[in-house]
Amino acid sequence: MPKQPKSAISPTRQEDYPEWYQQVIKASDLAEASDVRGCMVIKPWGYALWENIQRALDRMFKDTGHENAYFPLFIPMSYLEKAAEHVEGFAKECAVVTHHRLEPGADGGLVPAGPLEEPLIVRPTSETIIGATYARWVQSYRDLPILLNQWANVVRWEMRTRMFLRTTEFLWQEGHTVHATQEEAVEETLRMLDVYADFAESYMAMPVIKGEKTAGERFPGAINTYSIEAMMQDRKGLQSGTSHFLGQNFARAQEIKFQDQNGQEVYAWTTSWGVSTRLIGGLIMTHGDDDGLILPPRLAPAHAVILPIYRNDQERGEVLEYCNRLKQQIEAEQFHAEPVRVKLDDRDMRGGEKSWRHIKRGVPLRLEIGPRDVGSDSVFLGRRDQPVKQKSGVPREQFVATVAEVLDEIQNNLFDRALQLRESNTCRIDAPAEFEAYFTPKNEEKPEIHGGFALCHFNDTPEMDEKLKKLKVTVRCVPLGGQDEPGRCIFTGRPSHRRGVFAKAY
RNA sequence: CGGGGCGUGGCGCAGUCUGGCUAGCGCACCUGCUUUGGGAGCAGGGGGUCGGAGGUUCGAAUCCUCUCGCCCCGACCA
Repeated sequence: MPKQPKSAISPTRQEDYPEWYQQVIKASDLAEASDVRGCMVIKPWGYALWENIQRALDRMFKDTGHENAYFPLFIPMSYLEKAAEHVEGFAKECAVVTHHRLEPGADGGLVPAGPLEEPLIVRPTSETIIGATYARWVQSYRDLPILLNQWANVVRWEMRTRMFLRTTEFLWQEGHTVHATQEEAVEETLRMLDVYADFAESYMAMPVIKGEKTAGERFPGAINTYSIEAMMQDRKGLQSGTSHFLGQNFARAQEIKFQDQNGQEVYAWTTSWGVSTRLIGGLIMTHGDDDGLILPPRLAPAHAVILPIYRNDQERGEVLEYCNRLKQQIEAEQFHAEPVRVKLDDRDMRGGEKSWRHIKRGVPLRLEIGPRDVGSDSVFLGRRDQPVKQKSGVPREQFVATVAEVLDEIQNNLFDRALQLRESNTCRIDAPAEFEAYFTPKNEEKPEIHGGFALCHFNDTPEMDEKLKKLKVTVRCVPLGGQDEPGRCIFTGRPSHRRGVFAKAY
């Protein structure tokens, strides 16, 4: 008898959600903590997932007219100073490079030497360095628009870190565009927000709300910040991508100007937008269950894993031959215009343990192949979106012919499940007392999973901020596309014409 | 930066209060045998000098001083 608990991950989501999250990352081989404060090692399985995210997004960026480029990791401090004059609320949590050499120290260690004349900042984001470059590139309206993206790492010296959700160093992409007119820049901002939402829903199977940030949540220096917001299984919100309309603020700070068709010198309009490895955190918390990770097929590094079962060398030969043939047949099938990705795991270890490993890693399909299946020319199929024990035999030919459909079915199931969670935990609230009750856990000591998304009328005032801070609730966004609706601010009673999404958030 | 906690084989821990037998245990790892449609059993084995420095002592993982690092709560979060 196995001595294992009923679920592969302990504690369960219900028992301790944050700890469950950590355990899933460990059990699924996505990443691990490193010796460097706040920095993680992304393991091959996690990185393959990131590569799939990159690939899909990159294609979407190219399809919307963008090109990739690469800008320096280091930013002269003066660039940030210049921006700080124009932009309030610039963060200071940065890694600062002050020396360029190491020398032997007195106690056998090394000491920094060769101080830099001007300190360099490890980029926390690249508006300033890219803007400085754009200032040189942009002379005429004929130089516009500039539509660039870069895949890069950035560093933000955050006080508290959580794997994937907030690490000191993280991987992301940042798009930076320059336009001749406000209309074009606004259009670009919203276009990329749409790209993010489409990616989140189509690839990640993670439903999101597109919306505009309130002033307090806005990117410093931006005129408008838009985001996509998702609900995790603990009913907290996760900002999963942002798109900023920067107006002419950065252009003014960095002298990005050009002569328009009338010969007038005018400032350009800029945007920036980004998503990061945080998406992986969102993926884990949207789909994962008490047995570990569940990967949406469109992003899974492996769609299926073949697990051969045999007792002796003769069986081994027969089973492996069948498995290899099966693998080739599956790989010949297409899933969303790409070959189906299948792995054959014939490592010499016990079947149960091996099978569980792939369950924890979230592989959508498990194909267990033993002599019996070889004999009946079938596969024994387990789906990650279904209970572990719910497995069944399927004729081989039928399986191969329908593998793409099954993957799509899983993809859609995951999305529907997530959407249902969000919908059943979203409500309109118009009474202050109800609002407070909604966001107050019954057990203050060890808060249970509670709350959700509350749609409320509001005025963006200090009174609200104070109230929200006490409850640890934030305005996630004001959803786009909704209709105006007269009402009264739940905090002040003043007239309001739109509802915002309120939630606890990561 | 405030409050709390912790650093002992790869991981998780016991031992520390009340210094003293070769520093233990579980998991993982290696070997062998038996098992094999499900996270195996038995036997054997490798690996640590107890975060670091200094001190007290016949003797320190255990006591004292200093120091480094990490975790949790708060502040912070481009």
